[in-house]
Amino acid sequence: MDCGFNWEYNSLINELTQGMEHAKQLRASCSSDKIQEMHFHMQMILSSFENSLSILKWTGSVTQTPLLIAPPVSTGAPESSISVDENPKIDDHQDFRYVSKKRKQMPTWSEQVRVSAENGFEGPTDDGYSWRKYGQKDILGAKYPRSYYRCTYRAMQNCWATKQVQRSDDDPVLFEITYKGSHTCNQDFNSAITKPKSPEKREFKKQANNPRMIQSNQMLANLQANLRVNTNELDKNETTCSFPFSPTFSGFVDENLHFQISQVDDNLVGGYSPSFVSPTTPESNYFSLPSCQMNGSRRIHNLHHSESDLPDLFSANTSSTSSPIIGLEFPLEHVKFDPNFPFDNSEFFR
DNA sequence: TCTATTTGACCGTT
DNA sequence: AACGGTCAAATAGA
Repeated sequence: MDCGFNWEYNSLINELTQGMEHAKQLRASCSSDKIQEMHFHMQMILSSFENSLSILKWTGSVTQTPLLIAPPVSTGAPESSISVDENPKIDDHQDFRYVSKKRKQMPTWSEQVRVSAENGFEGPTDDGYSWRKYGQKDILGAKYPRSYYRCTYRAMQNCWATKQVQRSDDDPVLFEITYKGSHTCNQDFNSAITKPKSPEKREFKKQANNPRMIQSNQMLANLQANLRVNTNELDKNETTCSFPFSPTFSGFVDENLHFQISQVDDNLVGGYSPSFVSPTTPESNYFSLPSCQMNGSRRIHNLHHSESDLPDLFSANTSSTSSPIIGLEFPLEHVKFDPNFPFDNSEFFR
């Protein structure tokens, strides 16, 4: 499992590294008239500091163990499957691997995904990861059954990420996806073994270096500078939420905008961050999503706008390695974090 | 033949 | 006991 002090430590390092990178770029921008670019880098620096401080606060609040002392590496397996002594000795508690019989909470967060008509309303099938369905259950009071998925590479890479997909009763094109556990697998590694990079992805690389795309990024930066996320509700929950990152996303959301996830790129920028929308590379329109962390690496999605009022801005559209265009519309204002995320690690890390 | 999905049974939690 | 989550054998599809 990537959860643990190693994970926090890596996240912190990556946040600070990103902040430093943006500071450097800001310094470079100061010598020019790139006001928008300067503003963008300032935003990113502030975000990195906020996230870093949140990590430190959170880590310090849940444990008295010094941050830089890493625990024994956990397997990531859900510990509820492990039975232990009914009355563990004190030493067992001091061991990070101690497991109580109570079911442990995995880091959990959920998204609501609206499926576009062009998908035939078949449901959200691809979020950039490879999932295997292992169950379906009729849920009391729910009109539609709940589907259970786990990472395809559970056995191969001991990745214990799972997700549940529940269709909304009221809105059949709306799916609530609950993710449990973060991916510890390297799916790019697997896809590199099993299948060659798709032509669409290669094409995307070319487009990313296209001056037209660079210009689009300027528009993106401008857009970001003028949009904000309403975090009022998140702030209210802060007393009970041990979420390690600042709820003030570094990204932007316009409640009227819907984006489509269409791409997961091979380029992984170091550092997980749930910062919702975070352009990470100047030469392409990449974003990170909170549901897509990968073992210390940032999972990058390319989003493109589903409407036509922002032409060209998100047009670098390709397929993922496993499917053509995913075609899921994410009403971003509906994305939420479970207040239990990332969970009480004083329990989980035992 | 291999891989993914389906589905009834089983198990843990409440 | 009811419910939700997972397992694993059977089945389907490539």
